[in-house]
Amino acid sequence: MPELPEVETVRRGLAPAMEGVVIKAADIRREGLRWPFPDNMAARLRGARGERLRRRSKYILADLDRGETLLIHLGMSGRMQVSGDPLGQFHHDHPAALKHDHVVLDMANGARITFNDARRFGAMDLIDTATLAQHPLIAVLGPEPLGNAFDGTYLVERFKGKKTPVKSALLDQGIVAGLGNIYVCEVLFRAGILPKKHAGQIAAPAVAALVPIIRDVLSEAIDAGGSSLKDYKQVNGKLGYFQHSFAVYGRETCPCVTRGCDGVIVRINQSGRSSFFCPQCQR
DNA sequence: ATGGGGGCCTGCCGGC
DNA sequence: TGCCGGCAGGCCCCCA
Repeated sequence: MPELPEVETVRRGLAPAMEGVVIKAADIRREGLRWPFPDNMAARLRGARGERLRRRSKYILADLDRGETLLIHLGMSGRMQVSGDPLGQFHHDHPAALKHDHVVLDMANGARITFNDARRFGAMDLIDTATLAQHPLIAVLGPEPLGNAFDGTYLVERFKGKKTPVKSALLDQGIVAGLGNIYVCEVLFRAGILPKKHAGQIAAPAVAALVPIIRDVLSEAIDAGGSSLKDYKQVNGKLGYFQHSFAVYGRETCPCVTRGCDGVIVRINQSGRSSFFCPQCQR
């Protein structure tokens, strides 16, 4: 579910509740999610102060002052909510606990941070901050799509000779980190490339042209607070609204938005995921 | 080697 | 109204 723009929106919303704030109490309500939680997670969080809140790909990384980093992944249905009164000036009841509230952090500034995840594909872990880059989950990641290391030369090199469909190549977190099903569909529409086209068959200039398109789509989605379909909300409960800007995702049978195009959006299945595209605009 | 499919979970929606 | 199949934004693992 949450792709880079959603995770970045959550990170931004979470920052005021965590950065420079001590975790007063951690309530861990189950053994784990996708993987078991680390040993003594509640005790290792209690009393720690949040420092910088970072994002790498779809991971939120909360550096703590004890040399550990809290890693958070939202999986498909994970949601972070911030409630309570961060200034501590008023009495402010927290909303009732919901089904699937798995981890609750009570912060010294009165904020309560709740991790809710119906499908439990999400994850939380505590990792040594100094060796974070070598952690197996992080070490395999390709460059950040909004960072300087991601450029046309790099992508052309990575696509060279690849027989895999461009859809799968862009979903490969080792090539570029943070894209998911929605944004790959939108990117390929803007690029005019069919999702089934082999990555290595695309001419170099067209591959290089994917870079600014990827940046634009992700930046626009971040500006819109992400895309809300079912589960995803911002930490304040508000919906993102980039879903109103989708050209193809979820728009099967709808007319193509391109001026003068009489195409209709179709859906196909590619290795278990839906791909949406306009057969007229995308070649 | 890589790509495709299954599995992990729960919830929701549409069709019968 | 109720049950059942299909589908969902991610990612790991196994098999060909």
